[in-house]
Amino acid sequence: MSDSVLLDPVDLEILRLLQNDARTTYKDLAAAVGVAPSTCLDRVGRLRRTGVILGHELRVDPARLGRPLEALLAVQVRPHRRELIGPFVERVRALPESRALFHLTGPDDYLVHVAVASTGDLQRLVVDEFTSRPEVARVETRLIFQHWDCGPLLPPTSGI
Amino acid sequence: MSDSVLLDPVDLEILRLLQNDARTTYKDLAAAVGVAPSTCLDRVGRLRRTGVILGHELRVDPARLGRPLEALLAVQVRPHRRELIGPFVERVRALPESRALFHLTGPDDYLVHVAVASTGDLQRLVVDEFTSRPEVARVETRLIFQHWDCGPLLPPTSGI
DNA sequence: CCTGAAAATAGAACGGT
DNA sequence: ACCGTTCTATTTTCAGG
Repeated sequence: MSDSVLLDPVDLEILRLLQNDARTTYKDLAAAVGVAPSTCLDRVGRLRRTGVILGHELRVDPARLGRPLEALLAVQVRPHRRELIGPFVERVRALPESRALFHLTGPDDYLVHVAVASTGDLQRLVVDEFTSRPEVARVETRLIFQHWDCGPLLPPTSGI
Repeated sequence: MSDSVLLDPVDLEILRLLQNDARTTYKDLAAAVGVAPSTCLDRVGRLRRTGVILGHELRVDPARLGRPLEALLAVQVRPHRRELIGPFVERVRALPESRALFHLTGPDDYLVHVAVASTGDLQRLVVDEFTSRPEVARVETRLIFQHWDCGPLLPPTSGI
């Protein structure tokens, strides 16, 4: 179900270009890759159908939206049973401050990436939405000085 | 320079819709928001120029690309001086396994989000690219069971 | 901010290798 | 099975008001 998909060099180059700018037109893709635009359409369609491409996302600047402070919250939930963590995950995902949520191995069960307006808002968020909840055993707050996206993600063997 | 931008309800609704699906057409946006398509074009153009919209990103499935295992590496760098961490950041960003990189407060200086083919690859990555480096004092590896994106990011006061 | 026209593109159908 | 050509509906984009 989640098997790896076989990709030829044309697919890889298309994926590389689209990860740099997801709005690249099929015409431009075709010119860069060296095939016909309709072939690019077919290729991208297949990458979508096989689940390699999941969708198109808008990147926004949290600071320009009035959320200049970002943090990672390391959360330990108490009994860590399925009937408790399901609602916990959905509640955290629904918070307007949440950007991403990870379920991890290690001493901290969850890591929550949040964007807030100020340290006061961060304190309110941590206290009201996390530490005051019965299923939350511990929260550790780490401010984000800076974060970077990395280059396009490609198959492991493509660089050989 | 990174000041918050004033946004009216039309801007907010456009941002909300585009964060749900960045490929929504101006025509569909216009119908949903209640203005003309050309007005949507103007609005999105302004959101781009003012830096609220940073770009369009392609979401890919690392597992389908042959990288079914993801992890977060908590890295402590030794002297933490500017002439050491600059090259460190650029080297980590250039790794084909890297997805994102955070510079944090707290005991761990950096958090690296990576996607690899197997536990063997993860071990090779941690040993060869991190622990064997002179500037890296300590690496803690946490596997990612699951991760979620959260809802659209909007200004803090829009919900009042 | 809208109307309306022009240009570019997405997407489908078809045919060739 | 894959690729290219062609064609059309849709969308983007740019006037002008």
